[in-house]
Amino acid sequence: MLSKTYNPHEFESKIYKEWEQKGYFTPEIDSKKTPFTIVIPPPNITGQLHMGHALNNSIQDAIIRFKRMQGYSALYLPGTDHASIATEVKIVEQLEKEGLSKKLLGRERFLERAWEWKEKYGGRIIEQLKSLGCSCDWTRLAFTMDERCSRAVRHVFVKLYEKGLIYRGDRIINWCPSCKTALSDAEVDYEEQDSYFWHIKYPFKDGSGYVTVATTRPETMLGDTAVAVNPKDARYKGLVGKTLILPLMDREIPLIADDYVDIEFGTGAVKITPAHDPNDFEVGMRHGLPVVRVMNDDGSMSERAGRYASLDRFEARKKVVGDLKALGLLGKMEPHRHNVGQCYRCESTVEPIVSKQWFVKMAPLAEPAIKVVKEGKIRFIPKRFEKIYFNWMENIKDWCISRQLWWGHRIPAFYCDNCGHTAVSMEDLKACPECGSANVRQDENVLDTWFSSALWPFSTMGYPDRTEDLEYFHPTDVLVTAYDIIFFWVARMIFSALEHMGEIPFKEVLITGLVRDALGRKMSKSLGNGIDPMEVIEKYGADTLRFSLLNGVAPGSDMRFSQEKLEGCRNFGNKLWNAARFVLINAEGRKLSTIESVQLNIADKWVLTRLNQLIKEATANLEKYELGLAGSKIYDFVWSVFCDWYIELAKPLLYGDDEEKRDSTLVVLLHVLGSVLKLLHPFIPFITETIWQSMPGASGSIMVQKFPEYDERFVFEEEAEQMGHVIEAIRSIRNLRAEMNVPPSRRTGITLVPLLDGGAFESCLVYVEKLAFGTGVRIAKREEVSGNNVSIVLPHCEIYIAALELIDKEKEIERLSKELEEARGELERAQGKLANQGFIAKAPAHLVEQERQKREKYSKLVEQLTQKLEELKKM
RNA sequence: GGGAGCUUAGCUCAGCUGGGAGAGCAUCUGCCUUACAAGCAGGGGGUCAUAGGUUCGAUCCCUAUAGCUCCCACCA
Repeated sequence: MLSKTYNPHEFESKIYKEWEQKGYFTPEIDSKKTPFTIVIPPPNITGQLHMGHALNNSIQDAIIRFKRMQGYSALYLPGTDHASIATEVKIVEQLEKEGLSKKLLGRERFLERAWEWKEKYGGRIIEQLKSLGCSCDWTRLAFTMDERCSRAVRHVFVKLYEKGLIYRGDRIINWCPSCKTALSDAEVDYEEQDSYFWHIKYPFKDGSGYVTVATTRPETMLGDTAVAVNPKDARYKGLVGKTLILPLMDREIPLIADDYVDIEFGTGAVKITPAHDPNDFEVGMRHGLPVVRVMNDDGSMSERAGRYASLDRFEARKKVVGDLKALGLLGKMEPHRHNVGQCYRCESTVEPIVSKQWFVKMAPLAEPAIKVVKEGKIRFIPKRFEKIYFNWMENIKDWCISRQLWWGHRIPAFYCDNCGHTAVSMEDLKACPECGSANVRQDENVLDTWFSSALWPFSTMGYPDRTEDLEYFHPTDVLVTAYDIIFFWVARMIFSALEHMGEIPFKEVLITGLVRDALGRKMSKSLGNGIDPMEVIEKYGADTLRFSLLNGVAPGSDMRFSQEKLEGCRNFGNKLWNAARFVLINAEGRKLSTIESVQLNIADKWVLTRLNQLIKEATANLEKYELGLAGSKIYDFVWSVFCDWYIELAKPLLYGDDEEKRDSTLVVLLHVLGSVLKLLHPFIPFITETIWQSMPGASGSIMVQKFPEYDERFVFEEEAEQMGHVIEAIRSIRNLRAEMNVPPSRRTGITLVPLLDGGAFESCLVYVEKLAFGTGVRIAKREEVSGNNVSIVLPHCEIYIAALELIDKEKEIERLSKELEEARGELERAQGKLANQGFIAKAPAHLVEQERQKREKYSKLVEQLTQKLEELKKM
């Protein structure tokens, strides 16, 4: 039997272990079943579970549990990501604390440390996913750097290289001087910063004056190899081709003309620094300018920067500006707000720097990736994210994939120091395939961590081998991820799967929003406003956390997370727990028949009808991944329909002495409870499992039960409607009593005068008595009602409540007049609509019919109320 | 510069293809009614941002405007 209060800690971890031991998470490869696959977005091994993970994984788990119960062979494939740069940064920090460094340690020992780290911390997030309840198949647990994934990575690299889609070359890349590695464009965040536009005068060699340029990065002038103006710019007519002296460096540089320069902007003259600006690099290529790199990898100035060498870049900036000023070559300093690129890992300002790196040629890969989304083979939910995807894919530049790091997949390129040959190979090379020299060395760099993530859906299933898993579970069904990694990951998985697998990696992409704090701010370490999901689990349990993230939340939009929300969800768990306890206490020790064989009363038929409506709607929502809608519908049913009404309706029968009625009521209670548990299981797996196992006759885990299906045998439209009328009557009596301040302890005589078929009311007297605090509730004809009564007029029933004291006649008249007025309003509304020819002609027939019925109903009501008022006034 | 989203009750947000605006929290009133005070019953509270348009009918579709948020680009 369930304990008296809902305490998730009593059962959550125990239940999880049971599931795992029984092997429920591992799907069968069964040709008779339809597979359904979700691959987890692999969390970083450095990471701890944060709210974003909690949200994503709750959604994935809810979907996979739903599908599993529906009979799919459902695979939720878990794994972790080595997170090359993020992990390396952490290990370097750790080393620093010990007075060590990468250099001191060397590559091999550093990698040992990294693997140690992985062993130590990589499992932490797995445990956290387990406490969240994720039903991942841990027998298939993958890691981006395990043997299987690494082989896929190497295979893909070799394949793309051989196809000419991977190349190595000198390009401007984003350089992080703190992480000391190249970054891809996607790895740079831009932040607006206040700075200046420094105007600098570049004198002509012949002493005939100056050209003034403007820059936001004055220190890069040390690497200038030209100044450019627009060929159409009249101001510089005749000057193009002349020689300038680069201040501070005293180098001669040409004044050139290039269309790239905007006449309108700044002074119309641009300093050209091919080594440190992507646009300048292009200009330099066009004009054959030398490339002078004046900055080192660590952000200090290089030897090419002359006397500024070895100064930090920001120091150098100050000094350059100061020196120019001293020389009288500094013009105005305009305050200027502009975007500065930052490393997405360490937030240092990145530098565009020319560097030899490996790239993936994107154009040929992007094209089919655009096509599959355009053709609807992959659908984004919500759809608007497709635009973001297209925008990125259509403007994509080549992807810089080499990183000057050690932790990651080392690039399988081998250079021969003897003949200069470059070989890319599946096997490590000991000799040059060209000249046979043993003087070969492997490229020092590793691959962008996203290069391996891009292969995740199929590398985890054994690609390049044609494994059983791949055949059965790929393509996966739905990918669930936040919108901020569409570029990093989703896009890259799409083109990778198309290229290597020849098929899409998933059919749908469900985009989630971000979890924000109660004030709507992004949760971040620096703000310290993050809510730790593990703390929430400790305090409220995993079910509460899950439900707070799933219930009522719309896909793609951010949500605010608050304590209040948690409490509300915890209360729901408590409500469910207690409702179950009520049912189970009453059912204890009884032999019960089945739902098919009992005599159903009107209340039973009502609740079963409502249940089936719910099943239909919630299932439809879940099929469309509208978890938020499904959740709140079920919530509503459990609380308002099942608890507030059906359980209350059941009480008089449970406590009565008709055995048969008691049993049938219990059967229905158990049936509805069981159905509701199954409907809720994808959302709140632990509590539903715990209750399920306490149910009489429950066999096995709720995980392996069939998800409820709409069952026509238990839909009774007519009775449900009639019961609705009874409920309406009870409500209005309670309402009236409350208005008149009659406490529940004061029971009153109630006479019902049904206006149409009274059958339903007759069988419901016991409900009215119990729920409307009546005594001697009876059915009568209107003529038979006498005495001092307050009356309620409803479309289907008149109700007379014996007054306990003298009625205030004036007040009563006022109340009825108000009701009459309302009824008249409704009547007019319906009449108005029906008088509208356009409505009659064009509105769907059932709506017209609906208005007709309304007109009928309210004209009757008006009649009755008028009559009632007249009677009252005569008294 | 380009694009997207949001604006609905005091607060946080739902609202499926147009057919009478919903929830939770908060608030007010009355209740310890033998599952639950983490509760029960009842109430109040909204010109669905503004202005036009389409339609028999608009919170929903179209156009414009305002405010807020985000993404992309990166004119030195």
